[in-house]
Amino acid sequence: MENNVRAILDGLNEEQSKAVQCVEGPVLIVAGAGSGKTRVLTSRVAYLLAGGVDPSRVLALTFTKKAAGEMKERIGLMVGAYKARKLVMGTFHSVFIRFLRDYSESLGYPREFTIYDQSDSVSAVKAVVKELNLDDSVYKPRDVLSRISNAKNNLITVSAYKADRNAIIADTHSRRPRLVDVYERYQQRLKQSGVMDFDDILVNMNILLRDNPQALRDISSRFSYIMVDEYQDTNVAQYIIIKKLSSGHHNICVVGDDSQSIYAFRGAQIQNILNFRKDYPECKLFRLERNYRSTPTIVEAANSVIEHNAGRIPKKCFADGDPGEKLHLIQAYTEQDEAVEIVSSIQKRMRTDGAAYQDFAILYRTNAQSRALEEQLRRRNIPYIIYSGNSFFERAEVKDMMAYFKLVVNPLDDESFKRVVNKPARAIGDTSVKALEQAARELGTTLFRAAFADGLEGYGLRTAAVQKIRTFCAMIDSLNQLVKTMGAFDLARQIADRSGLYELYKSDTSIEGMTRFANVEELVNSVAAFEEERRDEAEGAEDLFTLDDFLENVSLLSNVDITDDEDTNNKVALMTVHSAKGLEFPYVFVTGMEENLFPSQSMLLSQRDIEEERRLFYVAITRAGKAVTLSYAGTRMRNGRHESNSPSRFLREIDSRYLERPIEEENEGFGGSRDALNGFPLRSNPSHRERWTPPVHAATGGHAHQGVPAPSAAAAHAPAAVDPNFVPLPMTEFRTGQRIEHNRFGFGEILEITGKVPELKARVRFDDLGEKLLLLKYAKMRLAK
DNA sequence: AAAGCGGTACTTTTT
DNA sequence: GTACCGCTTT
Repeated sequence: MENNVRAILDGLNEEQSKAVQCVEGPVLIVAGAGSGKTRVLTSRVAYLLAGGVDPSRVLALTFTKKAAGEMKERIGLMVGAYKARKLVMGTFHSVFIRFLRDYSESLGYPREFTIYDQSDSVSAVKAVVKELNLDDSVYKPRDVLSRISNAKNNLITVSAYKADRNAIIADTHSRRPRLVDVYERYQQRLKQSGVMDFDDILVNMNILLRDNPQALRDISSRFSYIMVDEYQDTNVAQYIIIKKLSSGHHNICVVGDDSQSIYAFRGAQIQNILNFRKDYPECKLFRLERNYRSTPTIVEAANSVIEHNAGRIPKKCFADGDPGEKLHLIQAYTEQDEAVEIVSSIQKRMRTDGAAYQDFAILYRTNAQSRALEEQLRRRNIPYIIYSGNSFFERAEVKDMMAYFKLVVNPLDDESFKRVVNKPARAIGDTSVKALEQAARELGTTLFRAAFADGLEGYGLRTAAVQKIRTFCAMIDSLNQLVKTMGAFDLARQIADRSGLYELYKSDTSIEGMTRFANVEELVNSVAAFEEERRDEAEGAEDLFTLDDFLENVSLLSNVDITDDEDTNNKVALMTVHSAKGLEFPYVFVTGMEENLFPSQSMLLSQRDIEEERRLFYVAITRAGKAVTLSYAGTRMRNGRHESNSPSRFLREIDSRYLERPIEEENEGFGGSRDALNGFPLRSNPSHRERWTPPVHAATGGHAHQGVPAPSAAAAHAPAAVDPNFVPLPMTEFRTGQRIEHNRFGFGEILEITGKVPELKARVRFDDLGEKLLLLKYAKMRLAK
């Protein structure tokens, strides 16, 4: 035992070690970026267990599955997988769902309630807005949902909302006085469908703990120690749950960094961490200030930025060793130039430092900024991966299959019902669905139930249509009978088969169709993988892992969870700063350092918002281990317009001692003689210039050379002569057998050229996408080098 | 039911 | 610039 403990504490610094051993009473661990937070958390759990605590009495809450999984694994290595598995460790949502299932009936939900994801919720709001005859250009479903979500995060139920004068006044001011009605009806519909949205999980958990004293006792008495990761990102609903669950013993340990609170727009309350000491005056505070990730220069630069924020928990992060490189700065004319310079910088770094692709991350404030970067990375054949919203689970075909899964598990789910009732085509058209919806509304029930009501003809449904709908429902119902008796994978296959979806996608032999089919297959295979994984965990216990388990698991996954190691292997990572939180890379580029972009335009309004943007910038810088490069462009295309913005105020907030060179103070917008400013010429990449210089024969005619932007800033504004009959020269240069590179489709080989100028077409076999017929007039492609 | 249009809107998004 | 939605067209 003594040995165990020594092994656990071995290698921890003094503060870490103290935090690990302080297990009784409230504890606040303020963990700076790269300070070994995960190590402390895992060691602390291991320490608890080494002290004889039953692992099932430890509750540890995180925000992502990935974080929970990593911690569990590391604890497993320390104390053995058997013990680690008994820990109640997971995301807020996944842990609370399990509690809610046990008490679902007392809350008015079926035990098999399912979860609506964001897009389900938006569709449901959209349906309600329509139902209430409101204008969806005023009651924009996304905005309305975000208001509802905001209310829920603050535990404002429909009745509380109605009583909330401020909320009602705010809605009236934004000319949406009936927002509360949408909220009410939306809530009714979800409940009727046996569905919770993400926020409901937290709201209902609160309702349960408030209204059901037995549940409160049962649940809170199961745990003696509670730990919460990323505490700065908790919202009001989470805060109260945590408080209630720990009220019996006060063994509550929260870990976080107020400087990294960046989710206020989703209801996160930085006050939660700032006020922890007021909530628990007897609390012990530990500051993890030693940074093991970054160079002293990076740490100091980050400090100098965050010091501009008021209202922080005092702490002074530091790092030892070689100070390291100063922060680099790229000043570019346009976002294309910015991208070019970043890419060359990556290539240079790979040569000089022997770095690999996966050592680099390119961060930006908004997803739209990835485009120019992608183009340059492709052009130079640099492998990259974008962490973004368009994930596997957002593809239409995957959503279709998922909707079938959801509907089979919960036939009352109206959104899933509508999505798949006529997919594949069953001659149940819009008119029939509309009529069924009308019937359901008047009967106060769901589509599935309404389908079996008498007198549907009265709603304008023909007997034949009713028949078809019922046949569909009967199929869903018979599959539903299998949910509890059949393994997830077998049932998934049956659903794919009997729904006709498999056949639908299989029969499409176009390139896109084949991709879609592959995605559907992949989803079904992932059910198999899930079952296997669960079986491994159960270590031979003959449990049945069913489709509802799978759904619950998958509906609570995030992008980061989905991206697997193979995808990230040896690739440059592109992502928003938000997505980068919690990650680290040796070399980090923070792009688009311009006013109105970073900080974002809409965040310039209030002090509170600007501080959140500053924390975001802090997060960006502190991702880096060895070097940070900041970049901005004098002009960039935004929303179809060229925009010029001055360099970000955040650049000036960095203590100049840590900057490679000063920031240009002035900016007259694009077009001025920038080179003369402060004597700091804009860097321009020579190879880039060369590349873009138009060939002489094209330039002499006074014609624009297709696809070739003018070489310099001055020329970029010179209007090009427009001749509708002019055929750009490069087009005619293509020959059969040539290797080409297309902007969107990547590399390929020309198999055949057909048609006459200017309607020349090329049949191209792309390496990744197979054959496509391209009209040369429009195709953005060039010869591959 | 797909394709073709015109109008619109466009921060971030751990669950 | 473009992606997406909803409407009209074939």
